[in-house]
Parts: sequence; C-alpha cells; structure tokens
Amino acid sequence: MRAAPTILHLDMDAFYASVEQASKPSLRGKAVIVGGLGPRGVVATASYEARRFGVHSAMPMAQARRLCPNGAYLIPRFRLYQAVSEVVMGLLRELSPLVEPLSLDEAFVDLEAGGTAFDSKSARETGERLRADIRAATGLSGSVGLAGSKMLAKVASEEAKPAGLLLIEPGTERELLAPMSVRTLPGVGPVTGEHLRRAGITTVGELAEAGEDELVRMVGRSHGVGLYRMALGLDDRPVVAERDAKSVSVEDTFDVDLHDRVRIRTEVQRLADRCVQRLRGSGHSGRTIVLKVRRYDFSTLTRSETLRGPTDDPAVVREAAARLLEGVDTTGGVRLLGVGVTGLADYTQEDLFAQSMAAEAEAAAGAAAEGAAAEPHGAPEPTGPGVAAGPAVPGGPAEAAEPAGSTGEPGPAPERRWAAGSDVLHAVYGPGWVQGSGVGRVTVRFEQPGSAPGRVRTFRVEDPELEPSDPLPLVGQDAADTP
DNA sequence: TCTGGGGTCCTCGTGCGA
DNA sequence: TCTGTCGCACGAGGACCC
Repeated sequence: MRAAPTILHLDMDAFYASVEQASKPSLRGKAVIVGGLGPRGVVATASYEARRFGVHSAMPMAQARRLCPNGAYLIPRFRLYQAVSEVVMGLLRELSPLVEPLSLDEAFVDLEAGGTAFDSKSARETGERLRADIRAATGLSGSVGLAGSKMLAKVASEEAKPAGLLLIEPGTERELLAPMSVRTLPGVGPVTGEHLRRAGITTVGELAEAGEDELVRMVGRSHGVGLYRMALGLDDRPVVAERDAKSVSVEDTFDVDLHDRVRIRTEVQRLADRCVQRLRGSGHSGRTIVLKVRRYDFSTLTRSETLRGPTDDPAVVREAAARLLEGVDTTGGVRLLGVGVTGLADYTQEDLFAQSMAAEAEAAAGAAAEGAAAEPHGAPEPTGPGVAAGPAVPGGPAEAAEPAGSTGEPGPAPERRWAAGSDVLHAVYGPGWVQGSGVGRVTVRFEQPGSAPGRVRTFRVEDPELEPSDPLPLVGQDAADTP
C-alpha cells in the first residue's frame, strides 16, 4: 500500500445551491433548494441552511416544500455549473496531470504523479492552497480529503465537510474507519446496508471482523471481496485521468402518467432523436439500443436489442426503439420513458462504411437517402421543443419539454415562460433573475454576483423590455473578457 | 403530494458453437 | 452419435453513485 497520503479528493460543498447563492446575493445565508420543480421533481442539492430543516438530495420536492416552506426553490442551471466546474478542474490540473473527475463537483487528484506532494506536510499544504485558490477563483468552498488511497481520501473529504480539510495519516486508517457506519464505504447503499444490519454488522470494524468468506457468502463474490478490503483500508485503484463513456441515454418523467399508446410511441421517437443528438455530440456510435419504461406502479423494465454494427443514424435508433416498445405492455400507464445506446464505438470511417453498406443492403426500400451517413449535426428535422429552443430555461429539460399533447397546433403565439432562478436582463433595470411567475406576471430580483442584495419588481410576462440572458461570472474579475 | 436524470458495474439466465 | 462442459454474447434486472 502507498505510504504517503498524496491522493486528494475534492468535494465542492452543496455545489449547485452554493453557485446559486454566489450568483444571487439575496439568497446568501438562506435555505436554497435546487431541483426539478414539476409535480414529480426531486431535490438535486440543498444548501446547508435548508439541510437544517431536514431537506436533502433525492428527496421528493413536495416533501421538501413541506419541511421548508420558505426556502428558495430553483431549477438547476447546468451550463453555469459546468462553467464553474471547468474553473475548478483547471486548478486541479495545475496540481497534476492525473485528475479523475467524478462529476461536476468532485474529483480525485494524484498529487505524487504531479510532483506537488510527497509526504503529509506537502500534501496538507497543497490541499490548503487549493481550497484558497478555489475560493479566490469562484467564491465557493470545497472540502478536501487526503489519504493514501481513493477510498480513504473520499472518506476524509466527507468527514471534512463543510469547508474543511482532513488528512488521514498512514497507519491510522483502520482505527479511524472501525467505528464508522458501513454506509460510509462507497458501494454500500440502502439495500446492502440493510442486508448487513440484519446480520448484525453496522460498523466498518464489524465488517472487518466478519471476514472475507462470510462477506462473500452474504453479498456475492465481487462485492464481498471489495467490501472486505475496504474495511481493512485497502484500496489500490489508481487515479485514472480519462475514462471512456460506455453508454449514452436520455429519459423523461411525465407530470402525469401516459396511457395513450400513440402518444407513448411519439415520445419514444423523440427520446430516440435526443439520444442520437447526444451520441453524435460525444463523437460516438453504438450497437445496443435500450428502451426503458417505468410503469404507473414505479416498476421499471428495460428491453434491448443489439444491432449487427454500431450506428448513429436516428432512423435506425428510432426503429429499434419502436420495435422494443411493441413488446412492452403499457396498460395502466407509464410515468417514465427512456432511450439509451450502449456498446459505444468511436465514430470512425469504418462505421460510416458499415452504415453505407447497410444502406445499400436495404436499397430495396428504394429511398435514395444518401444524406443519412453525412447528416450534419445541426437540426435537420423537427426535434420538438428541445434543448436550445427555450432560452429562458437552460438545463431544465423537464420544464422546457412541455410535451404538448397533440402535434403542432398553430394557435396564438405561446406565452413566454420564465423559469424560477433563470437570468434576465431588463432594458432599464439591468441584470436580474426570475423569482417567480404566474397569472401573466413575472417577478424579478435585480442583483448580480458582486452587488448588494437587490430590489424586486414585477412585470407582465410579455414585457418587451425583459429578455432572457446568460449567467454572469461569479467572481467579477473578468467581466471584460466575457463574450 | 412520494420517489429525477445520467451514468457504472455486477449477477443471473439462456442460447450457441467448439 | 450423444452428452457434458466451457466460454462467450446477449438480455434483463438491480444496486449504487452524484
């Protein structure tokens, strides 16, 4: 095992909620809950102020509102979080070439590989400097864990939260872990935790005492061996800088269950198109098409089909998804539909060749669709009210989707929608954000990251002086170089 | 007014060819 | 020729993570 504690785990504190507080001065020190605002939304992140009311991630939004009725409820703005995340990841890459991002707000860094730390003292100094740099660059706080392995570094950052740093000295691992709950260990969720509890195992120390054979018997070979090693503090997984994606998928939960088979088919087609867009965006093609259906009773089933070769052809994915749907009983209603592609390959000339061969084989069909292989990434076909359409709701697919029961009604111009939390610019009052909207009115708070808490004003939703806008940088230093 | 979305990994059953 | 077995690919489901 590695001697020096030079694996660093960074975990940004309540990331989405903290970004919102940084960008909206009036929310600082207040309960902020970010998540889906629809009837079936769940909490993505709650600020520490909201956590005091018992609100936590993955909780149904309705329950959160009951617990914390005066909190600020906002939709996630992933583009902003992504931008902030890139700044943070950039700071990590200055420490080492071996940076393994786990999500927008979490990453491992191998400090030794970067030559930035070689013992406890230098590791701690590097960690403290990183926390200061992150605060200077973003205004946000992160927690740092330092240890000789990934597992221990992650445990350390969890213990250090919020806004702290913990270094686990080599040799103290087992002693530190022993009294902790088994749920502390990565890979032990509610099911395994309950399984172990029924066997009288609730702490990591008891896990180690149980022995490998017993754990293998209880939770299976792979999991049992891994669990036992972790209980002993052993973990030799390296920090891996680049991991290839293995699948791409999209899914939608509907505000009300769908019963109409025609509508269900239409939604599956739309999801297939969105999935292919993402697939192409990532530079991949894939071989196995997966349909996911969550029924009215929350039971979930998947159906998959493996093609002869990889594809990124929307028509092929649409057809496969439609075939899979035919084998699924949807009576009773469905609450979620999803389409995914796995068995990914890099999008190469070979694939293009395979596709054109397939197209030739199907020439009997007659259609001279020669554009299929070379279709531009733009939007050659109507993809519905999708990603880029609604400027006011970046990253809020559930809100933006508005599935629109029937297809393409002409009707009057649609009323402008203002999602809570989204950025706006008023011709007179300047930048602000939507605090709420309804009955033809939208309420805007005029403030920005560097300003004092701002005033609130209400406008008609169609007020021509009010425009959706891009988020402002959290730290005002480079207002000049934003596009 | 229960339970999102996008992933990874593992296990188990089955069918098939060597 | 029959049977057992091994490895592999595939399909489905489930646990877990952020």
